[in-house]
Amino acid sequence: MNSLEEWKEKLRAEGIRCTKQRVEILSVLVKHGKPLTAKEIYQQLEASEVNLRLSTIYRTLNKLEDNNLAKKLNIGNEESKFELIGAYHHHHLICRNCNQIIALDCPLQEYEKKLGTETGYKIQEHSIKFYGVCPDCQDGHRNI
Amino acid sequence: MNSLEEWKEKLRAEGIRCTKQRVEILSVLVKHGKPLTAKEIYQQLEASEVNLRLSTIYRTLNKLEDNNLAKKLNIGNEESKFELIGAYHHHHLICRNCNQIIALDCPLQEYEKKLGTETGYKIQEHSIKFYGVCPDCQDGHRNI
DNA sequence: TAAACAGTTGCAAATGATTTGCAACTAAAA
DNA sequence: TTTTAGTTGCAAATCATTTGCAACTGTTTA
Repeated sequence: MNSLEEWKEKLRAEGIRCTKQRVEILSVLVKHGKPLTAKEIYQQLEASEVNLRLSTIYRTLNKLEDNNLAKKLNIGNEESKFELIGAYHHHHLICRNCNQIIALDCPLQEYEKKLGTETGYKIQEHSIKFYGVCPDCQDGHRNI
Repeated sequence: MNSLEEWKEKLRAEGIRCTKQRVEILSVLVKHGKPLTAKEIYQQLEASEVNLRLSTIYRTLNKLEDNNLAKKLNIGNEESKFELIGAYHHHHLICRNCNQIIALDCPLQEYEKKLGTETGYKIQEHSIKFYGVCPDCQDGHRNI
């Protein structure tokens, strides 16, 4: 499930053309199964026979985001990472040393409802990020 | 409490010089009591007799952040907002239409401890952001 | 299956927030 | 007041991301 084929279907369902470039970009995201920066995707594709520009990657990611197929994560201040929007709503635990990212179940479903009621806001979305140092990095595998 | 004078004390305590420019920047942040972008601070100070550059504002904000006196919020993709770190740990509810920001008490203190134990991460920090449309904007005061 | 069209890409240049180098200042210590 | 390390002004540099436009290419339609 959530194979490349399924993502292609999703594009078609949204009326987004399945170009070579887009399929390549999707395949990198599917293969890695974690948030990546545009540049990381670019580097992954440099070896491939499909040549594409960074601007194409940005355009694709933005289009996926516009159609709710991908999500941009604003982590710290460096480049944004993008991830495909899969089946389940989740959050992130990020290692500040090695940038590893762990997905977390959402602990705030109920809270969000309550908050909407209390504030009168029409809440559309939320994100939670935990930052810290992962066990590997604590072990001094790298300097912190 | 948390007056400008107190912030000046905090600077001195950290060994950060109280220059005219820094005091002006602090006073804008204190006065508004909410996260502001560097540019917003700049605009607030254009009228003042102390002339300063945007680069000075960024340098000041970065220094405050380095000393844990201010915090940079990465909201969406536009410019970052900065807020002084006050007494209490809180989170944000942001209106996507008018950018109003409401502070929220933290609902995840316990969860964070548990998460640290379960994952082995040394968790340093977390942030929660809710996005939606505030009551005013829902009322059609502005087009959404 | 080929023509037609709208959506895409390449490319290079533009943008816009943020940072930086360096010489001229200035707060704080002596 | 002198001294000095830390700051600021200013202009230029960075760096991620976006954009204009002409040349392509999926998708649809005949």
